[in-house]
Amino acid sequence: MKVVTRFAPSPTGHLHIGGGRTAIFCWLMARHYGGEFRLRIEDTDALRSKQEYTDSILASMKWLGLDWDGELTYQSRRLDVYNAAIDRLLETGHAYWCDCTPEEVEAMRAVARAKGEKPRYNGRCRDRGLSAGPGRVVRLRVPDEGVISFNDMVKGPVSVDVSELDDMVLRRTDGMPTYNMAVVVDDHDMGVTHVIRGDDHVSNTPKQILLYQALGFDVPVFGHVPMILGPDHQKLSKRHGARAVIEYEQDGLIPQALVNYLVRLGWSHGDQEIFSLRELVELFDGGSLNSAPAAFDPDKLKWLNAHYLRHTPLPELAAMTAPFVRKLGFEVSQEAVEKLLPMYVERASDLAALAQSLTVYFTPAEALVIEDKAMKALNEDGRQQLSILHGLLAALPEFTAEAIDRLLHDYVEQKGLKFKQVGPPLRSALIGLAGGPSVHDIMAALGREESLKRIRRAAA
RNA sequence: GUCACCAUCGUCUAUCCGGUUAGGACAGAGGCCUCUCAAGCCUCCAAGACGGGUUCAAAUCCCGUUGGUGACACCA
Repeated sequence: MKVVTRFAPSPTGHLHIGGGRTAIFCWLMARHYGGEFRLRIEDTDALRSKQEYTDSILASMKWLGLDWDGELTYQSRRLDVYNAAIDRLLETGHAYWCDCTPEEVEAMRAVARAKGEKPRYNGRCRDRGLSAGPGRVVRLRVPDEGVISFNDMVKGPVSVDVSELDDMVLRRTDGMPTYNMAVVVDDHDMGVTHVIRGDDHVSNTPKQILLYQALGFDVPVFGHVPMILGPDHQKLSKRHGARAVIEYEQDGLIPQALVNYLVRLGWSHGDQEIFSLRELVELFDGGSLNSAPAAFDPDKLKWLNAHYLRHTPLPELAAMTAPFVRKLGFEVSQEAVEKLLPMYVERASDLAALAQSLTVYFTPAEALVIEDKAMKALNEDGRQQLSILHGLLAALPEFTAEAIDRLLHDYVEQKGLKFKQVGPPLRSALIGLAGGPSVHDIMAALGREESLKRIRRAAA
C-alpha cells in the first residue's frame, strides 16, 4: 500500500517550530516509504486566515527543504464537498439539525461542569426532527455507548468511552464545516493513510473516527507527536524567544541544522546526533518516536548550527552569508566574503554573527571602533611595538600570511620578547577586537596598505 | 473539575521483548593546544519522581500516589 501523509496548517500565523517538526516527520515518512506528501491549507476560519500567512508557511516549508506532491488543497474551495458529506450524514441519521443558541449550549456546559462532569452539549435537539433553517447547526449523533479505540503510531493503544464525547457541531450556522468535519472528508479524499499531527489533536481523534465510520470511510493510521515545550517546560511562548521558522531563518540558521535539531527532539537513532537529510529519509520509518513532550534547548540548536556552519562548503556558505553582510549595510561581493570565511567559520554559530564579524574588514580604517577590551593591549609598550613593527612590515618583500608570521616570530625571538607582547596589540589595531583569528591571517586578508594604515592609527 | 497521554543526568536521549560500573550529546567545570577568541582533543560533574507489588533478578512488567502536558468551542 502506498503511504500518503499530509501536513495541514491553518494560515493564522507563521509556521512555528512545532508545526515545522510535524511537517518534517510527515515528509520523512512519505519519502522513506516512497509515498506521497500532501499539503493542505485549512482556512475554514475566514476571519483569522490570511493569504500572507499561507505564503509565509509555504516559504518556510521550502526553506526547510520540504517539497510536497500534487496541488495545494485549500479547504475554503471545497465547501460543496463537505456539505454533500453532511447531507449524507443527515440522511443516514448520523447527524441532526439543532437550533440551540450558543448561550443555551454554554448553560448546558455550566450545568455539566457543576456536576463534576465533562462540560458538553446535552443532546436536546437529537430527536426533535428539526430541518434546515437560519441560525441552525448540524450536529453529529454520537452513539449512546461504546468505546473508541485506535492504535497510535507513537502513543500505542488509546481508548476513550463515547460518553466523553460531545454531539459536536459539523456545520456552522454560516454554512461552513467545522474542523473535524472538513479534516475527515479531506483526508479521505486525498487518500491519506497516515495522519501524523500534534499531540493537541489526540482528543479529536475519537470524534473523527466516529465520523469516518458514519461516512463509511476506512480509518487511517494516526500518529500524535508530542508538543515542544519551552526550556522551562511551559508551553512554548513569546518569552522563550523565536518560535517561528521564519525567525530562525532571519537569525541566520542553516535550514539543515534546524531540521536536524527538530527531528532529534522526540526521535532518535541510537547515539547519533548528526543526520543528513538523506540519512533521515533512510532511517525514519515512523518508529522510535518518543511519546513524552520535549523541552526546547536553544543551546543545543546553537551547537548544531555551528557544526553545520563549519561543514558547509565555502562557496555555498559565502552565498548564504553575503546577504547578511549586505543587510548590515556593506555592499560586498560573494567572492570577498568567501575569502574571509576560513578565518571565521570556527568562530561563529550563526550566519548573522558570522556576517557581523566580517564587517571590520569592510570598515574604513578611520571608522574602525576599538572595543574597551581591545584598548588594554594598546598601552605604552603595545603602541611602541606597533611603531617598530610598522617599519618591518612595510619593508617585508612579500606580504603573505606565512611571511608575516615568520617576521613576527623572528622579531620576537631577536628582541627576547613574548609573542603576547605583539599579538594582542596588533589585533586591537587591525580589527579593534580582543579576540579573533591569528594576526598574520588578519593582515594578509587586509592587505599591506590597509594593515599599515590601521597600525599607524593605533600607534598614535 | 472531567478525560486522555506522559515520567532516565539541568536539557535532548540510548538502554530493541527484566540481568549494564545506566551509554551518548548539549550545557557546566577542569586540562591540552595557543598571540587572543574560537574550533579540536582529553578528563570530570550529573539521572531511573515516590510507594507498593510480581520475580532468583525491575529503570524495564502491574497497581497506586505525586507531578507534567494536552483536550474539553459554531478555532484549527
